[in-house]
Amino acid sequence: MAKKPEIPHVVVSRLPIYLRALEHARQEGLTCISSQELGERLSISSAQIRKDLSMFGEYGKQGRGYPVDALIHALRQHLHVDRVWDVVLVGVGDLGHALARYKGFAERGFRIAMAFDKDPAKIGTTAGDLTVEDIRLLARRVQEAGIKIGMIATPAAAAQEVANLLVFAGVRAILNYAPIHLTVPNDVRVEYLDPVIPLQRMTYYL
Amino acid sequence: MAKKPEIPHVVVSRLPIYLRALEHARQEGLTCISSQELGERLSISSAQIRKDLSMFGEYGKQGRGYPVDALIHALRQHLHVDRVWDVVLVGVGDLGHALARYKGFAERGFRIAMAFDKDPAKIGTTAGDLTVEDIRLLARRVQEAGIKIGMIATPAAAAQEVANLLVFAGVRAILNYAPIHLTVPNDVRVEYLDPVIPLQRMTYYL
DNA sequence: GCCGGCTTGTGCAAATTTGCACAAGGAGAC
DNA sequence: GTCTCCTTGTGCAAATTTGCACAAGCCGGC
Ligand SMILES: NC(=O)c1ccc[n+]([C@@H]2O[C@H](COP(=O)([O-])OP(=O)(O)OC[C@H]3O[C@@H](n4cnc5c(N)ncnc54)[C@H](O)[C@@H]3O)[C@@H](O)[C@H]2O)c1
Ligand SMILES: NC(=O)c1ccc[n+]([C@@H]2O[C@H](COP(=O)([O-])OP(=O)(O)OC[C@H]3O[C@@H](n4cnc5c(N)ncnc54)[C@H](O)[C@@H]3O)[C@@H](O)[C@H]2O)c1
Repeated sequence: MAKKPEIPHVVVSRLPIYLRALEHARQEGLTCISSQELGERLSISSAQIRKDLSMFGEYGKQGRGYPVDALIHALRQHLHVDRVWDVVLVGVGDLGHALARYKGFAERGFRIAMAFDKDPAKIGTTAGDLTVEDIRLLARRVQEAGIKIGMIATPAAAAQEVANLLVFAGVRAILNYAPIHLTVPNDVRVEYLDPVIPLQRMTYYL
Repeated sequence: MAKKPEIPHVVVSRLPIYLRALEHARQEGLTCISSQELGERLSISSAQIRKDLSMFGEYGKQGRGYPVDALIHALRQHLHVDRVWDVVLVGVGDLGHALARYKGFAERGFRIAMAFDKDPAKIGTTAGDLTVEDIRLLARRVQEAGIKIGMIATPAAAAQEVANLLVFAGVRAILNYAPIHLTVPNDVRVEYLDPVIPLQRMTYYL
């Protein structure tokens, strides 16, 4: 039931990275991988990986390592990506277009099911294999479809308003590309993808 | 001289977020802001903010808070974004195009100065106000221009190869959009922007 | 069947990170 | 000038996170 107290968020935040690396390893034909091998590929200590994985069960075989297929399957289950999540995209400008056409979501558990924009010139046009819809229809459409995940690719000035709308429509997780912090209820999660933030983190060391 | 031992990376990693929030506050006309006010805007404790900022000097005025302009200026200096950094973009597909046209870099210290691709059909075309160049010219051009920051927007299969090339050309910081971990020398920094990672972090809680 | 070589899972200690709580001090009212 | 209000900067304690080191155990070889 209560998951957060059991598994610290730092651990959860590393799981998708393990999963991605394991899927690469599988593509290379590996059937079994040790925590050391995985650690070297990810620049993470092997102890860290073992401890993280052990919080979910004992998947490893002593002497061999972790069976790749089984571990991928288990991680997908724990991350709840052993299914496909519908996602609603808001803002179909340059970035929104690229996202709508991006093939990388489908393989990894996500499908952009709807796209909305405010601009009448955009509404009705196509992006990827979607037709851009009027933002005013968002609440009803998202509610009816039961969509729980939203992606914001509007200008920063509109992002909070869009976030409010998404929350109202029942969205519980938001991926925000706009360079602004969002204020949302406690039971809604937000992740940020402003490319300038990591750039500035790196220039500190240059 | 030695900065890493002095300022922990967790602290550095929050500075760009403070900076972004302060710039928003300035746009709203604020000239002074308390750690509490800033903390509420960012969902960070005020003590955290005070402690972080105090590592760089005493910018606050007791009873008032922090002068917005001066703090912005100071943070920019510490992050080394009190200047404009040239960036090299590799891979001008859907995402690369959006990045090349993105106006949000210039205001915050970055300028995409060159763009390269491998595809002959792309070379010579324009993206934003850049002309796409042949990847084979990258090493020389980047070296001559002294560019230290690279952005990778190629498919994952090409990313490591591109990273090697960038490092060879003198790049010391890489922003990687491809969904794959890169192996680079110790003195080169990499940050990752795979949108599926934060999505999977959120579905854990859904 | 037994041995040697690896690798897991984990108790414990070290290191890092966060948060509390308060003395010190600036600003404005009067 | 003095009093009150508010906020900073920080010592210290709590909580979290990482890493070490090793007993336990699986596997393949002989
Ligand atoms: N372009 C990039 O490469 C890039 C990279 C990182 C982050 N971003 C951020 O992503 C966001 C979008 O960037 P972009 O370059 O695509 O901008 P854009 O101007 O090309 O597109 C923004 C879109 O949002 C729509 N929009 C505006 N207000 C809206 C509202 N209230 N409801 C619904 N739709 C609305 C606009 O009609 C437009 O189609 C910005 O916040 C930007 O800072 C962009
Ligand atoms: N499109 C998106 O919204 C999006 C979002 C997040 C991440 N990504 C990631 O960003 C990367 C690019 O995505 P995209 O949708 O733009 O793909 P794309 O296929 O449209 O573009 C990739 C570009 O890279 C070029 N390229 C290939 N190999 C190269 C090499 N060795 N050197 C130089 N250029 C090379 C190709 O010619 C092409 O122009 C992918 O790794 C993708 O997973 C894309």
